[in-house]
Amino acid sequence: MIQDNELTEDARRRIVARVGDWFDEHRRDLPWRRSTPWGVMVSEFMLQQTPVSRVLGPWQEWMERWPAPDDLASEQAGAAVAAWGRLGYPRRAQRLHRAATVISEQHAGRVPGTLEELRALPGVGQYTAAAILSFAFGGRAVVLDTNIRRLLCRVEDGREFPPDSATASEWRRAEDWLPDTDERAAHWAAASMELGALVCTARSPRCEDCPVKDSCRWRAAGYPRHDGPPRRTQAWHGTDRQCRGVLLDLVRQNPEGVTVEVALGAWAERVQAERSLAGLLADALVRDDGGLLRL
DNA sequence: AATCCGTGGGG
DNA sequence: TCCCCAAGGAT
Repeated sequence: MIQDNELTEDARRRIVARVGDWFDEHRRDLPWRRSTPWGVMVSEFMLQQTPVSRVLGPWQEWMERWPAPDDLASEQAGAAVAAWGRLGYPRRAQRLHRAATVISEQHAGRVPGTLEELRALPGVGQYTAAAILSFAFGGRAVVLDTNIRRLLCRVEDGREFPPDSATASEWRRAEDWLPDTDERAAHWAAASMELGALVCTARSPRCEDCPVKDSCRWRAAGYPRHDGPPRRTQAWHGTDRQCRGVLLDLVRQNPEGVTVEVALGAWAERVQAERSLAGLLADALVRDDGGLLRL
């Protein structure tokens, strides 16, 4: 049980302090860290399952075009999906547009600053709500993303990888790591995530550069490889997701509209193409404008 | 709880 | 080449 192997409070405090010092020296100068709550929110949506390097460009464009929630809310959802480009998971653009609409109509155009209000926005889950509260408002919240999960798993549990999805036990444990004050909690959230992203990485971790290598149980145990059940990997080739991606990209690249027949011709398996297009239409990621498909 | 939802780069 | 995985969320 994790509970029996918990680090002492003192040990945790020491590690938190070292990670914080490391962060002060090595933090990346990411643009959304010098931005508004809205800028932070846009970045969090874009960063859901998408690497920082690919988000930088689109984020800049979004912030210039839609510097505040009201600006995005005044557009059609299709404009957001179009501007999403090839970031992937285009429904995130749709949810961000809906969230902007809610903010505009119910929060006077300002990103709300409580966990409950944030969590109620479309596309904002437990992680994103905590991240916005912490990064944008400097609040104290349990921020648990893939980087922090991996870091805590290694340092405290001595294992290479956490479970496929965050467990209640992980959330409880992460709370034990959270410093008491708003300021220190927010600093820890950003610092631990950064360490996970830059040093305690999934593959080829840079353990020699780690500020807490002497306290790491995974290192002490000799870096045992993941032993549990095989980690869940998603199929891709020939899936509906791949097909939807092809169809949506075709529509995205043809603002003048695409006929259904042309769209279906872009995918070899007719039945699958029909099913995928129906899904895109049902999701309102694509609309049928008098026989022409558009965003 | 398990599955679905895009895309591209690094090892 | 192929496989893994990247600041998750919704159903």
